[in-house]
Amino acid sequence: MAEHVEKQITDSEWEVMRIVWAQNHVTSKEIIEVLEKKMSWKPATTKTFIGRLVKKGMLSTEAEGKKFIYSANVVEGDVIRETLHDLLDHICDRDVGNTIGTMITQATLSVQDIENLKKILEMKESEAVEDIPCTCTPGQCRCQDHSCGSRH
Amino acid sequence: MAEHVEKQITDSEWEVMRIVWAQNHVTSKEIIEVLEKKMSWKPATTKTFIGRLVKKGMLSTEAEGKKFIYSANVVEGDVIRETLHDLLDHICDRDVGNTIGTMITQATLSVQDIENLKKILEMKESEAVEDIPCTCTPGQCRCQDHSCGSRH
DNA sequence: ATTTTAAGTTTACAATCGTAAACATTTTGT
DNA sequence: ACAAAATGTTTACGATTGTAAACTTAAAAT
Repeated sequence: MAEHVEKQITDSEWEVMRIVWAQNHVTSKEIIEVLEKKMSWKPATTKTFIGRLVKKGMLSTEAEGKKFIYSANVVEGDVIRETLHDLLDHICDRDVGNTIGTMITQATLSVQDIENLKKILEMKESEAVEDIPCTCTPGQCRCQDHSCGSRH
Repeated sequence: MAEHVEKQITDSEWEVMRIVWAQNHVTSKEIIEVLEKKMSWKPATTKTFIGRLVKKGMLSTEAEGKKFIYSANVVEGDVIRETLHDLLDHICDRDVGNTIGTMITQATLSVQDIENLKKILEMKESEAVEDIPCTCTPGQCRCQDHSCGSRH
């Protein structure tokens, strides 16, 4: 579980994957229909993306009966995790907390969500560090030069 | 503040921007040096990215004295927000909470961070919804078909 | 003043991406 | 059995990205 997803997927490919993730087993027909409506893509365009995803190994095809059926080789959560990881690669470790804060501020959350997140934070408390070391390359972060404390 | 950043930046461009953000006023020389070390980029490569960023309007140049000095036209936070927004565009509104949970779980957080986040969550409580509506395009999310409750 | 050197601009080129038509092969309707 | 429709594969083409050399000025060193 939580396999490492090597391949990135593009925005357009993500549109296709969402359909496969939502349905588990889909025909190209279904994919084409949804995206024709949502994205105004010509059937040919969607076919291209499906083909590329198969080539990338993100989708498998099986000739179930006579038609081709597509299913996902990666789970949505892994792609999301990978994408988040890529973003965090671009910011200082010390700023991750703030970034999560931004995210929470902007999100619409349910009472349940908030409760869950609080619980997760509480669990996090046990492994909380006093001071997160900045591992940025010198020159790419202002943590290094002058003492910036934990305040950027 | 918090202007809308139209232009996306690529991974490589981000490397350049980090340096400008960290320093505010930099010469190409400094940028080139940092990235030669970190990315093993030839000076020419870095020059290309600087040029593209100027063209995109992300960097401004001013001939301070005699040399060119680069400074950023966008703040880091806006680019981060925009990137996060793009990611959230790809997932169901009802899953945002879970995604934030994933992020918290994987992050290294300081005691301070956790305290801050808790505070933000508390503030969020006032505007917390009982049930977040799924606004996904039909076929791209499993919320629609069968009643999935809030559990995906 | 003349040669180096540094800095910015142009050009290059393969890979990927968005967008789609054309083609080939099945499958299905009549 | 044959025409029509659907489905998958090839080809196309401009834009963006990663990577970098070449060229052109301007500045610095001798």
